[in-house]
Amino acid sequence: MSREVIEKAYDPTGLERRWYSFWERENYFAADHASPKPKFSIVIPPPNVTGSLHMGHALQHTLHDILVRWKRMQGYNVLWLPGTDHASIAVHYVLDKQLEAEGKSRFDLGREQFLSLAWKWKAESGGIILNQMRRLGVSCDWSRERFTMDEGLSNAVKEVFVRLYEEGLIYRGEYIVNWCPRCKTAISDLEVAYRQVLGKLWFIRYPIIGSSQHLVLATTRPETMLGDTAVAVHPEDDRYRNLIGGQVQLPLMDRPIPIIGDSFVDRDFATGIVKITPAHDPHDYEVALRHELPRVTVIDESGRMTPGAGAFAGLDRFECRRRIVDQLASESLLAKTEEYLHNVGHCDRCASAIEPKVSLQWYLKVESLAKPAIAAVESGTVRFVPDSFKNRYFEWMYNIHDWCISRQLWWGHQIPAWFCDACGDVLVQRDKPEACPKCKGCLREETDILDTWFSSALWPFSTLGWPEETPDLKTFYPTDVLITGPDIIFFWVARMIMMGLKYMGDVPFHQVHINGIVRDANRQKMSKTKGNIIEPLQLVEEYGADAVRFTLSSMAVPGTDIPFSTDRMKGYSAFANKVWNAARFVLMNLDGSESHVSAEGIDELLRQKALSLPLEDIWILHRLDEVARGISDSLEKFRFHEASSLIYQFFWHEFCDWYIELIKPVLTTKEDPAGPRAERISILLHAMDYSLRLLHPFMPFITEEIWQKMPHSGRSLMVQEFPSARTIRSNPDAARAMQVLFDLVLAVRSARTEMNLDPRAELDARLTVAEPAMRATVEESLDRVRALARLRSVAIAEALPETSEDVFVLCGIWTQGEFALNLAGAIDVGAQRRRLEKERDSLAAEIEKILRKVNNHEFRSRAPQEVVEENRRRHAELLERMGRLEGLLAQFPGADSGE
RNA sequence: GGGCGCCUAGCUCAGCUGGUAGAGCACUGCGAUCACACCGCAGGGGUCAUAGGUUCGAGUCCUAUGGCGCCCACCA
Repeated sequence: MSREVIEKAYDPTGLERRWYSFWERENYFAADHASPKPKFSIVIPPPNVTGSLHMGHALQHTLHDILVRWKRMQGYNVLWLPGTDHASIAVHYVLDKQLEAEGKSRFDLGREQFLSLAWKWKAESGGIILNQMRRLGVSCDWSRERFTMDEGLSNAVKEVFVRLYEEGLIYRGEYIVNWCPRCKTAISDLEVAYRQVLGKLWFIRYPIIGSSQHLVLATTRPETMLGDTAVAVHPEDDRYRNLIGGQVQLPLMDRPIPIIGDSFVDRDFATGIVKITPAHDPHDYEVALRHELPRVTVIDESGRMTPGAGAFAGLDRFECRRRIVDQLASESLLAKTEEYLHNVGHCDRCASAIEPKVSLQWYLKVESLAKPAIAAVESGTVRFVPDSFKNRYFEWMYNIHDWCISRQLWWGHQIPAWFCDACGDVLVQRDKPEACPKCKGCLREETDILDTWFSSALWPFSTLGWPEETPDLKTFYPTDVLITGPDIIFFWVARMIMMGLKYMGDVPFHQVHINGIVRDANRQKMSKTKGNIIEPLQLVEEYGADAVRFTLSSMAVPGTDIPFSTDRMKGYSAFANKVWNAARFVLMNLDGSESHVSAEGIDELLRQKALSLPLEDIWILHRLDEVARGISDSLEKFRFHEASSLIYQFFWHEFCDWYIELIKPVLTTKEDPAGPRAERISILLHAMDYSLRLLHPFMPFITEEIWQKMPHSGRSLMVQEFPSARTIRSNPDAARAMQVLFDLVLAVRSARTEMNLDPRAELDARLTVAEPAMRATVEESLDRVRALARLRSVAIAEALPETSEDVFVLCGIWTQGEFALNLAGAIDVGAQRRRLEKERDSLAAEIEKILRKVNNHEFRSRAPQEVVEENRRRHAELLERMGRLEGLLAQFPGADSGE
């Protein structure tokens, strides 16, 4: 059969979807719990069902897929478990917006209707992101896809909740929490984002009862004064200590409140007097507990003033603030106003200002869970990559607070608790109870749901079937590695470690690779408001998934942010084209008689014919071996940028620039199909095959497409073996010899260009080889040198002719000797002299540097022997080179002496 | 206030355990030679933020300073 000639430029359109469905159809993504192979498992950081693929996802999924494809090709039983997170607040936010557009709120619908709307939305839009992931080429096991609100996962959540409650680790209580007045739910400390805001500091006069004096105190939130139940001063503050025990009249409310002493007050801040609003400030809440002060709630769950706010009842909190300031001013109770830069907490999801609020919530006691989780990281059972991220982890874990796990939302896991209003009993159990076991009274079901991160914490084992002891759970837990962003170390990573240790008795993963944040080319965070968002799918459409993947991988230095550059991506899209054209060239020159030879077959060839195989063949096999090892070493350490660079440099600058150039004459010769040509072609095809395997985890689509067009054995590249070290191919001598030849070619090319020779000039070259051992190698390779340096002829001479007596002109030196070209008088003597002098100067500088080292007896006595030897060797080499260079220069009239 | 990280070629960045400063892009010159102009060949460009220190030897380790960034805490 004759090979098809492929398109001149690589076009990923169409072919990516085709290969993706092929892989899926062939079931290559599926893991097998019964496989005898060693397992490698990863659970996906489940994207929100509300999500749409952004650069951060693209990065993470690319890195996952590189690892997963690499391990699969290495013969592991690989599970990459995909799924989505129900993201309760995010879904609420989306649906709230929709309802708002219709002039409604979720409360108009009621819980039941809202939930059916949510499920409907999930069915329609929840899978978008997973399909977007497919476009990137991710090889997840879709048959094991999970959703955090699946029946199985919901059972796991309920089970964990009940067990924790029964153990006394979950409790319910009334505390001050972060309340979002827009989402109308409590949120955890982690969900509060502090932002710097230029606000005001209002200084207000509180009249002292029984005196004509005032106390002046400062506040950023005057509306909360309506709920003040005390003012506080530092007990040792000489200005005010004698007032402690007295009272002030609370302005606007005409209520007397006590003056108390508490050492939390900072005497140096403002006037040193603090108003105490226990119901609306976390610090004041604590103070009130210490001093048994009453709490007066003046702001409700929507952020409006309550009846407790008297005349201000019903106003929005910010409107109330304005009114109060006006009124204070009109009553001469406003002493002054200052601009004040401070941090204000905002809801992570909807950006509303957080309102601290006292309410009844469920909490998880985390201290006993945190201890073993800290130990797991301290002992190295869980390793962070890069290591420095464990500091963040420790910092948070050592100061961990109880976790407020209840939310006043509807979409999520309902807390399995029932209350008896008759006797006040609280039941927490797996199944719904009929009636109160104590008084037979009616039961009221808890309406709160759990924080989304509660179910996420169970993800590594709930997705595998826990609490059932499923084969999947036994086979794939613990997983091998977690790849995620730095922003969810606390939200997710820490909590998974705690829950994994608690319920599986083992960590959920052994390594946590923290990737950077993808920024725009100017290092700015991408955001809708800045309008600098780069859509990964748009890039995929434009440049192909392979180019996008390779770009992300090549920039993924562990722990550092990625300034995504379109220029750079264009470069990698050019790389894809390069790979394509290398294949194109090979295919064009096959006649269809060639067949695939296995790696073992090539090894056998090497064993039998080692001495007669051409140097470049031995060299390319040696390099393939080294590069394969390098890529695996780098991937083992999550050094994706290094692995990418290895395959890129190898393929472009060794395979294409040297190897293909070297075998061009063989390839384009159609003779001798059964002889040495056949052997050489099989080595070429093998090198191509192995290069494609090495590249496949990074660029799965183009490599599959090419591989399928080349002679091959097997159904798909993605299930071929990833190249591993084959010691028989290791041949450092061949590599060194090749390097010497390259150097010669480079020296000749350089001389041609720098002396402004006509590129079409047909030149003959003569050269000397200093090292006798090298002479045979060079001799045998003269044809290669001739072709690569574009010479008409080249020959070795014992000594080069004097410039004056021949048309040959000494042109330069290379590692092994000198060379001359027949320039037939066309030489620019000045130009040649200048370039030789330039080379001499830089050589002299180098010699000088190394000489200082070698002459230093401290260096000789203290540096390791091999370093000293290496420097001596190098010094001798440079001196020899200098000798040759000066010899050349001496023949040029007008050359300076040069020292 | 506490902690972490960064500062290397015009730009964006590599340089892991100290031992001859690298890549991509950009730039300059040459080249339509039959895989690729999304290309080839050759070339220019760096006191590795600054100042000290350790070391035979520092981009790499230590200290300080300056600039930039991130995380945590969140004093009204």
